[in-house]
Amino acid sequence: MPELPEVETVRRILDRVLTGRKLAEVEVAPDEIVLQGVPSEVVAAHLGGRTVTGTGRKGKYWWIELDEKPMLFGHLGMAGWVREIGADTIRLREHGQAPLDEPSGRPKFLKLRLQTEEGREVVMTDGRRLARLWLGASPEEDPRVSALGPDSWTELPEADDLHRMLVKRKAPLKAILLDQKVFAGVGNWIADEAMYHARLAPGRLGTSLSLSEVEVLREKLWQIVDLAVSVGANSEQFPESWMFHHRWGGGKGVDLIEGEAIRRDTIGGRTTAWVPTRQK
DNA sequence: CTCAGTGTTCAGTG
DNA sequence: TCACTGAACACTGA
Repeated sequence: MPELPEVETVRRILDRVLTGRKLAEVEVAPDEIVLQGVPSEVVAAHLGGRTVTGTGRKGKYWWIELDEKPMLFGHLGMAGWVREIGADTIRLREHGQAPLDEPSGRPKFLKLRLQTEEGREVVMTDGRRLARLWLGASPEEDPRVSALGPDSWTELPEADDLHRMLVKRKAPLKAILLDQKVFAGVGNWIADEAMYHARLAPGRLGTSLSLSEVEVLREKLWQIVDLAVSVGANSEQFPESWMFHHRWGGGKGVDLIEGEAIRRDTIGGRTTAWVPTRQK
């Protein structure tokens, strides 16, 4: 699920539970794909007993700083998630009940489990193995994080700078919005949402965009991300007017938004939901 | 059984 | 070298 708002929500969970705390118990799944060949024991041994000194995020990447280098970096891929296992969950588990996905009460697809001295616990899961976990020195020195463009929530460039960047690109707007070197953190649904509210067709080439169009796009994009962050990426609280609620359609003739037909095309290699009568 | 999927990377092309 | 496209990755769930 993770795009920028979901990853920011994850970072806040990690920060709330872990920052200032010592990691008393650490479990790292022996998943050579998620860990990119690094032995899980190596990661677990480094994390165990460390104190978390802070958390960070850029685009869809997050990290946990420790009292001793290196720090832990993560990316949730398409299906990864992080959540706190609350005291209620632990109590249920102790009583032999299963509050989580599996009969054992243990989360399915668990990749990482961190428990503080106080007994608070967070888990990361990923059923598709497109998530990544790795140790690195710092965001600045990390090749993946340092390759990102400005974060689309905290560092979104001013409209004139953005316009200068976009008009150099001959690709469809959809593809540019998904380019993490330009809009770090934007993913498939946010890109479509922003274009829908900015009334721009996803196939518009970057070279064709006027300054005023970019101003509107920038404003809509930021508002969408900011609201999604503020509701904790809880999609049930996204406004009714958002494409989000319609983009995957009911399949039962429900592919209308405010009376207009939603079209689905593959643009920039991804399924793109848009409304030709409203987006030009 | 087939196919799409809220992401990234890499090979191939122009 | 740059910009861009499409497939691969690995697996679930509809």
